[in-house]
Amino acid sequence: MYKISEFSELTGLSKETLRYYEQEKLLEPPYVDLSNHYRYYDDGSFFLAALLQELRNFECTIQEMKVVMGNESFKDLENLLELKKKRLEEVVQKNSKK
Amino acid sequence: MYKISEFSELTGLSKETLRYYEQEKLLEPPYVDLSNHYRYYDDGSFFLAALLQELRNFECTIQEMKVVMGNESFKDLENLLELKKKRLEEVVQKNSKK
DNA sequence: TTTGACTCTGTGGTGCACCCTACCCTTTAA
DNA sequence: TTAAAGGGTAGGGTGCACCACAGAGTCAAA
Repeated sequence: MYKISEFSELTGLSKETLRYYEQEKLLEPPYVDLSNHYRYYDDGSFFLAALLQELRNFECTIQEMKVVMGNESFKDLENLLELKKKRLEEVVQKNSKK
Repeated sequence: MYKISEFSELTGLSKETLRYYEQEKLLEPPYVDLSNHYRYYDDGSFFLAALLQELRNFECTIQEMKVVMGNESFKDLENLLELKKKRLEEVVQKNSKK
């Protein structure tokens, strides 16, 4: 289990971003100490954080990512990526013609 | 010469956006009536507006576009587009590998 | 036990690229 | 001539994706 600072360094996401993602229910720490409210992240969180960063690189919005994170099986993940990819390729294509 | 509303319909850029672009010195109306401050656009403006929309589609920022619009010869245009294209292609590539 | 590093929760601020509103003046068609 | 439509400015608001800071509590090593 990692405390927020360690997890922040591990993932490259700032502490503020991590708290923001929790608030947005995008990435919730699997354990929160009830006495002091400290957030604790684990390796599963790390996997999810990496995925989120991928998606952000892919110009996905928080809302879109929420959909993906919302279902355990990541059913929507492939769809979303496919969609984004097409959208980007369109833009590239469109410019290549000139 | 087109007044702002007509030019807005012509280009698809809202009046607010047109005023904003003027303020940002991105797209300045070639003629402004000094008595009433009405903005007047012409066909040259239309060409520039179309270019700006292309660039926006290409995820260019206002700042980047200002550089392009800043030099008459559009020397930087090709560079910028090339850069943006590469950037987008990278993203597409990166995802295709998965 | 102390001290310094860390955490928490508000709350407010930032930058981008606009949009909206109020209020006033000007143009234009009837 | 008059009334609607359309122009102007100034200033505030929006949504996104964070960042920063204050003030208070907590942890951990010496």
